[in-house]
Amino acid sequence: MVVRLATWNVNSLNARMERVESWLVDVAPDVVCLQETKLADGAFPALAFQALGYDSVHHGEGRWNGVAVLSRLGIDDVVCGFGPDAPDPEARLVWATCGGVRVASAYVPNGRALDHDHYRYKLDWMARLLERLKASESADSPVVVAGDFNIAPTDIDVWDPARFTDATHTSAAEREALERLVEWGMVDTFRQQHGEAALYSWWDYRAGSFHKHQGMRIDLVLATPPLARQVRFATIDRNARKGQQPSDHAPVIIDFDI
DNA sequence: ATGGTGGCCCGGCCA
Repeated sequence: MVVRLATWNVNSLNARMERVESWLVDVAPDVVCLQETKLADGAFPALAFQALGYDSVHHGEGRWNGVAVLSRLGIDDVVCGFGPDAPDPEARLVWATCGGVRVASAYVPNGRALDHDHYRYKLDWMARLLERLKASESADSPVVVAGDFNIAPTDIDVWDPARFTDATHTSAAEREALERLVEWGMVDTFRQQHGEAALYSWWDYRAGSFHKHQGMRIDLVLATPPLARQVRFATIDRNARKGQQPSDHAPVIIDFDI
């Protein structure tokens, strides 16, 4: 059975709902991780997703952040954030088991600037994600952490690395934090399928960046080896970045033969 | 060029 999993930072689900609904029909994913819904839980359109065949769980706070998992393979064992004993002041992580796969939708803090408190929060947040994986998951089991990592794993993932030296998204400490997830067992499934290709998932709204191919690959689907071995197809859906009122991120789509 | 665009929601923050 092929399981199609996607992650998409929608930059406000209210602003994007029409596009998300038509995208769900076109792409027919089985599991979707959403980030930046910018909704309170009570405003999350669970019934509209149910009408399209998706169970869902949302972890939001209102104006900022907000993450969700949609699934037509069931949703079990929901955990918000790093768990009840380790609260996060912001709604950036939600876990659910979907058809036997442990799935997390993650919205890693942006960092803002290397000398900003938010950058320290970002590094701490990545360390907490690793601790949660170590404490609660096994790399021998099917686990996916998918979302907007706000980290470009290598210079290949940046349109102009020279412009992003000593910057957030590319700094050594951020990349090392990501590398620690890889050392634990996580595989960057898109990169596994695409070698050295310069393909991006986010483009700034400004300056025509999308049309000039000036972007970064910061939206990742990390999977443990039992799943990563089963990847059959991986793409970034650039069509979803085109046209009227797009998000500044495109969905990343991975097909697993499970 | 220290901007630019777009989301929150209406002044300023955030990405």
